[in-house]
Amino acid sequence: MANTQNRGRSQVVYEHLRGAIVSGALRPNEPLVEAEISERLNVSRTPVRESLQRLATEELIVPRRRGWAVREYSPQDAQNLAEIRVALEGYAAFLAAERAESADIERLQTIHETRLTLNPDQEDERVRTNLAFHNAVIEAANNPSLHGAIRASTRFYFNRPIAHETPEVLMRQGNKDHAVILQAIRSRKPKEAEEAMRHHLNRTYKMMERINFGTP
Amino acid sequence: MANTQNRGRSQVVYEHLRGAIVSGALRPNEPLVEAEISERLNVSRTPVRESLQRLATEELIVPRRRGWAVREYSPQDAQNLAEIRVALEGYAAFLAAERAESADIERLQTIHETRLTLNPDQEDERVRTNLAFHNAVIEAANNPSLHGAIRASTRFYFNRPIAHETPEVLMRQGNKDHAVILQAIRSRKPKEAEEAMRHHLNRTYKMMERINFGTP
DNA sequence: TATTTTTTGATTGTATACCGAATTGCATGC
DNA sequence: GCATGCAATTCGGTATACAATCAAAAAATA
Repeated sequence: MANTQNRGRSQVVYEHLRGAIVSGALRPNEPLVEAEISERLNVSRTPVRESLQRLATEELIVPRRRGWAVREYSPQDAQNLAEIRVALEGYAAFLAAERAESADIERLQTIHETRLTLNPDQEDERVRTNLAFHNAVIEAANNPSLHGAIRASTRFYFNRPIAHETPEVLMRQGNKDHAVILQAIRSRKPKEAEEAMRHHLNRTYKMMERINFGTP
Repeated sequence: MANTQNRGRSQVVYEHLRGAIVSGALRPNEPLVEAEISERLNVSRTPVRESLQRLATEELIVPRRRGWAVREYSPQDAQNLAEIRVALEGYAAFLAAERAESADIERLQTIHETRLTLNPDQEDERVRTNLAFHNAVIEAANNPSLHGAIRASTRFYFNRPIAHETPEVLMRQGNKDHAVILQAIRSRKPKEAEEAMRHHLNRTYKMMERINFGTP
């Protein structure tokens, strides 16, 4: 993780707040009052302010006339961030096809095969292995900064699939996409790998609802 | 700009330090001592610490056993960041070809034509209009988050061209590249625009030295 | 003289005090 | 009943004070 390089209470406060925001526990536009937070977490205002600076740099919170508030993501904002992710993770697939070592490809293969054995109702496992597949692609690109950049564009977690798509459809489509990506990486075709990853992300994006939205 | 959302002295200190680091005035591995900075800039340690938090979030400084130091970029780091920029700015060109409004295209045209009239020895003007062209492409992509993401991947300024490339060569090549990009955007060919931008950035990257390097 | 221990100074991390700006509530007048 | 102005209060920005920690110098011992 990129931002685990702080010390002391400042770090604890930062992680607490980030988790609360990204998970949606702190609702958008919720004002963040320093005194409240410091009292609730039993620290002084100093480490609270320091973590607010970090969150502001990540644009998870925005300045108000007075103090800070949890940033509200409009559907437009969400799409903008999704486009960044398409750009970065697509290029990761490109690079992976150029550079992946055999160990990387084996790992991708293993993860992919594991996914093929899952039942559609094993929700958690599906999410976990999906994340694992995407991370493995990024790893194979062998560019640590990409990790950080992609993480920075992750400002809320995607949630349940939109109701009218069944888990079966989602799973089948996802596995198909992954297979194409993996095959392109294995056969060293960067442009194809990138194209496949972009299609996959765009499709997934359209099928998901997300949390941490403000007033719709 | 993404990080202009702070107030007071904290903001001044942040901008001062960021400029010093990115321009190379503060050398890599230079330790940042809070008391020194606060004295030099005539503020207390509080705003200094807050800006250090921001810089740490941007990974411009890294934690030491005690305090912070300016991050040193290995040639590998530099390449990693350059790849991120290729991914993001390439995709910006892609989106620009899809979405640019006529005003955007006119602006690009104007900037481009201005560049064509420059002499090779008008160094400053060339840098300025080059930046303007790239920014105009990003603007035309109409995705404000892209701006921030690209800025975040800018951790040092590129410097003089490598000695054996003459300004004439640089300028001619650059203008050629820009022309291709502009043409692709104008004729609504996203893939071509992206491809052209990638080529341009990769070529430029190879021809430049950069500052803010540590021990070579 | 080399190596370990002690001490001292420097520097960070945290808490608190203070000030000023902004907001809110209330009172007054129309 | 509504608007306006003033007072009180809340809150953020900054400075400072204090405690904890680390590093380097000095001293002590083998």
